[in-house]
Amino acid sequence: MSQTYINQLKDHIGESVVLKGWLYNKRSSGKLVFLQMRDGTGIVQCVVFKPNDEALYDLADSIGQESSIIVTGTVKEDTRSSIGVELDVTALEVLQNTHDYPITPKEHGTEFLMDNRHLWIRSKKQHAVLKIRHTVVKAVRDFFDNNGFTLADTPIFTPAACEGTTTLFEVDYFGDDKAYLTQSGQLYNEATAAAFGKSYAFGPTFRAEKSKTRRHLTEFWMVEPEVAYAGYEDMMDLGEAMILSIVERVLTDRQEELKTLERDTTVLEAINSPFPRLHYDDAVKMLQEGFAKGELENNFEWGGDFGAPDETYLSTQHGKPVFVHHFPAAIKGFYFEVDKDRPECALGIDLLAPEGYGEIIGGGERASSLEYLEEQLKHHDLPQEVFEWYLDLRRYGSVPHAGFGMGIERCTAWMAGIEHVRETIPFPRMLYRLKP
RNA sequence: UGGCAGGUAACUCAGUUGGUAGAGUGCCCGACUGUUAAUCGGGUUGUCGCGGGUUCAAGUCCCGCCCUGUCAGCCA
Repeated sequence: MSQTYINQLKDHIGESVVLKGWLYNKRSSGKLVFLQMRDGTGIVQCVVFKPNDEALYDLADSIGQESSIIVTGTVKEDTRSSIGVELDVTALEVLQNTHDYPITPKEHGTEFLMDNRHLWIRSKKQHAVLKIRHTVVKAVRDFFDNNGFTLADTPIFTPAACEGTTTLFEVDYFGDDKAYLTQSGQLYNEATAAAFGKSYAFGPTFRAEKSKTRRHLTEFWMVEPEVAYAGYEDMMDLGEAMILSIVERVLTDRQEELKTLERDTTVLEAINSPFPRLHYDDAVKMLQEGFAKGELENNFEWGGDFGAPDETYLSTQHGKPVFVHHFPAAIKGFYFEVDKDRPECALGIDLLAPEGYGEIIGGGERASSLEYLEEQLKHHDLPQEVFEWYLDLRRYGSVPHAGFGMGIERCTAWMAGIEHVRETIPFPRMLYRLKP
C-alpha cells in the first residue's frame, strides 16, 4: 500500500491508509492511546484501543516524542478533531523509538530553541512560519514572472563594495585577490535590465553590520527588480502591486498557518490600493507633529534618516504600508538620481510596513548621466576603476531606470505577525549566531 | 559598539537579613475507555556561567571576564 499524506486524509474517509512520519505528542487514558502524528503536511490523531489489540497498544504506549513511525489505519470523520478526521490504527511500525527529544510541548527559552533550531523547525508554529515564507517567495516569483520580468541572478562573490567595505564579509579568493559576499545585486541588475528591459534577481545577501535587533540578519534573502525606462513613481506602482499580490496569496493559501500563529488577519485583509505616498518633507512634518504631541521622544530634523521609532510612528498613522520618497541625497548611495528642481533630494523610495515591521522595500531611480556618476564616485571616495563596467552602462545606451529590493524575511515576519526575523528563515545567521 | 535585564537540574524558574539546593515540566514505574500542554500517585536529576576577593561560612556581598536576551545606531 502506498503512502498517504495527512493533508489528503479528508479524501480517504472510510479507507485504510498508510501514514509515514513522526510522533508529535502522545496522550493516554486507560485503555486508549492517542498518537499525535505529523508527516510534514499536517498533524493527525491516531487512536489505539487496548481491547482490540493488546500488543499494538503496548507498542503505541511505549514510543517517545519524535519517534519515526509508519502507521496503518482507517480514516474516520470526527468532529472533535481540528482537521475533522482521525485514524483508527490497525498496524504500527516503529523505525526508531526515541526518548530524549529535547524540545517538549512546554515552554522553552530563545537561546535553547535557537541552539536546537534544526529540531525546532519541526514544531507547529515554526513550521507555519516557514510555510508562509515559502508562499511569500512563490508569490514574489510568480508576480515578476507573470509581469514580463526575466530572472537574471547576480553574483554572490563580488570584487568590490557598492557603498564602502565596512558592512561586507571578506573572503580569500585564491590568494592574491579578495572577494566580498554581495550586499546587493543592484549594480548588476542595472546591467541585466539594459539587456532584458525588466529583470529581477533573487538570492541571499550578506551584511556584516553589527546589528542586534529583531529586524536584522547577517544573511538574508532579497528580491530585486530593475526596470529600464522607469522612474521612481513606477517603482512605487510596482512595489505596491507586488505587496498586494503577496498579501492576497498568503491570505488565500496559508489560512491554516495564520490561524496556528494566531495572526490577526483583519489587518492583512485591510490592505488595499492605493498605499499612501509621502514626500520626505511631509514625513518630516508628521514626525515633528508627533514629537509636539509627545508621541515621539526625539524631534526629527530635515536631513536625517529615520530611526526605528520614526518608521513605526509613520507606518502606524495608516493601516497600510506607506511609501516615503525624495530622501535627502546626502544620506543615500552614490548611484541615486536626484530631483532636477531640488538636487538635494534623491529619487529614492522606501516602503514602511505597518505594525512596526519597518522598512521592507528600499530603492529608487538610478542616475543615468555618466558625468554625474563620475562626480559622485569621487565625492564618495570610491575607486573609479572598479566601477568602469558600471559606467559602461551609461556610455552605451543609457536610459532612465529604477529598481528596488525587498527583504523576504521582514516581509514574512510581517505576514506571519511574529516578533523576530530569526524565525522566518530555516537557519538564521546573526551577529553571534552561526550554529547550527 | 553602547544602555538595560539576565546566567541555579535536560527544560522553565524560585531561592528571605550570607548558614551548605527547591518546585513544575521532561524521563522511568503504576492507575484511568476520549485525551487536546490530559489528569492522579510514586521514583529520578546539580561544575549555582568562569576567575579572583571579603567572611568561620558565598547561589546570595565586591571586582574582572565570558555568554544570552532586549532596546538603540546602520539597513532590507
